[in-house]
Amino acid sequence: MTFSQLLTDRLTAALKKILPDLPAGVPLTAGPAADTRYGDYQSNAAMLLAKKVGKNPRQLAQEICDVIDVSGLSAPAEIAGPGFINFKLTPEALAGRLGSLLADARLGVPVTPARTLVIDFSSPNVAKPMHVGHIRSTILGEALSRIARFIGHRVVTDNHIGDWGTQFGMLLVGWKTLLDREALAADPIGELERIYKAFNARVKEDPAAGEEARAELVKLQAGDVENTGIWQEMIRLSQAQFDTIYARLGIHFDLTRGESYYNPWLKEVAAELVARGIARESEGALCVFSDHGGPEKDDPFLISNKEKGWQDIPAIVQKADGAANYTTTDLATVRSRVEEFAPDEIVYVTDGRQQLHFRQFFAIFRRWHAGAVVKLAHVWFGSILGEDNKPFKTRSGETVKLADLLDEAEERAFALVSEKNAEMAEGDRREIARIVGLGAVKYADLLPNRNSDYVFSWDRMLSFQGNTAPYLQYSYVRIRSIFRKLEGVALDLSGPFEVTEEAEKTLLLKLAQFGEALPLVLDDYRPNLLANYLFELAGTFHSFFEACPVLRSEGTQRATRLALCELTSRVIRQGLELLGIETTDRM
RNA sequence: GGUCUCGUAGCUCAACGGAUAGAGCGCUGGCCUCCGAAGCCAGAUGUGCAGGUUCGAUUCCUGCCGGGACCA
Repeated sequence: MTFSQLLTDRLTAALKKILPDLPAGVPLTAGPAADTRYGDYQSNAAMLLAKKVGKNPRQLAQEICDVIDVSGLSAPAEIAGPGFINFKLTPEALAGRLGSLLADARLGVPVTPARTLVIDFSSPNVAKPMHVGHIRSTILGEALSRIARFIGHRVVTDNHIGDWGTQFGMLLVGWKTLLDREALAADPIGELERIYKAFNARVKEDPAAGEEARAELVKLQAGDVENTGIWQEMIRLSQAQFDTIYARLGIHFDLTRGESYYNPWLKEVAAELVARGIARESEGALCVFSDHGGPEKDDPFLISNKEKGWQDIPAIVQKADGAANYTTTDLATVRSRVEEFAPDEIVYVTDGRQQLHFRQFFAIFRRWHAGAVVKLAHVWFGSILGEDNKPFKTRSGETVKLADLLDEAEERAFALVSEKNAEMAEGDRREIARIVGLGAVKYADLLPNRNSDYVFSWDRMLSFQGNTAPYLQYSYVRIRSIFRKLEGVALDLSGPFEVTEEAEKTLLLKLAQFGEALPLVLDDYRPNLLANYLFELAGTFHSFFEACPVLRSEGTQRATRLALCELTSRVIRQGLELLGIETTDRM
């Protein structure tokens, strides 16, 4: 149990004594103090309750302080300011916590009731290179998946790749008429991209070529053996590319089900929507319109026009030519997932431009399966910008390929690592550069609030100063270095411990709060909260480390400090791992 | 035109409705005969504007101004 949970329990007991019938719906808790001048933990319960029970907040706080039992945890509770109740943990409670955290593989993170989550992220397209636009979804989705699993949830990660659609008509003609086999063997994705672009250019000049592409597409859709074979080959080549990138980034998917997986159900889904009166024919297409079930301004199927008032923006579920689209596929997908996994929640990690699509798609699903309890969450994120505040591109204006970006991260990290460790063997420097370079890219991506656009800066993310992956990795290295000096010495981390110095206490409090900080991440799908926690922990550790000699101390003090170091290194390593970032013992 | 979103220090960004709004970069000064100075310590500026709800608002609500995205 975290200190928050322990103190909240004591608080609840005290409140029951004073107020036999507690008002419902008010979160009465104790949590880490926002401002540690007044105490280690605090509660604002008295201020939240005062008006409801007709008492003065400070007076109510005093009554709580008078009856609350904080034995074994805190010094007597005190009131301050407008009615805060402040708790100062006892040295014994803190020292005891140090021991229990060291014995806990979960590092103090409580197990929450398990839920089943399907997390849908990354979703690259077949026959195209993965580029910088895929990085946030991939890294954010992986971090959320790891954190959800660590907290105790069942997680199914699914890569909904773009393996179907009109582009395959052009790719098929390109494959049959423009393909360079040697180039394909050397760089499959580059060659697929080349034939696509070349054919696309031809279509612009010669409309007949477009017809040719449509004909090949129809054959593919009808199950033509040759075209299906080519299509499967393009998927296989693309998957090899994806696998390489994912292996490099440490990304794991339980499933890779492309859009094509859901093809058999698309007609049926559209027909069912019509039969249920949710979709109807409009200009040849099947569309879903507003059901006017709520306020117009919250309705994803309506838009206001100055002259004409509220206008429809229908969602199309079957185009006039009979083809399905993203919305249809998404509906078939969610139904399939609900039937197969019975998830409590499905999480879609995509960029913010798709918000309208997801609002419409979720609304259609609610009307289609009114009784479904599954929670649908669109976890969206902002754009990555260049130094000019415009979408991040190469100098020549091209989209930045993900593989190139990762190469550059490692190269830049290699130069920096070599600068600091001229004597180290090159192989070791390469391995450290890999860990530092990839860590820097991931951390820079996870650190900003996901709703924000952020400016991509090599210099900032690879800086060893400030809130960066290398800074956190360095903190870890520094701790491991202490334990290297103790090699061969039996390490006893069983205690007893004694927390006397202010810097020791501050560090221990921070460590104890890992279990409080981590669950907050999932409340709103914000790994940046974990990143910030780790940065604060590392800073607290460095301050402790400057103030408190470890190896030169003795007895219980030495044991306590070694235990603090060990626990800090475990939390940093675990925290970074949850963000998908590796650590190294030297750098 | 509508919806979403962002607007916080010179710059890049934080801040579950809480107390004196935090970091990093940059700038100034200090700390290696002492566990890795890739570190630590000290120092200055800030919530776009106008209202509202609240004991308390960067946070919630309304309107306006400005940037971006999506839709029309």
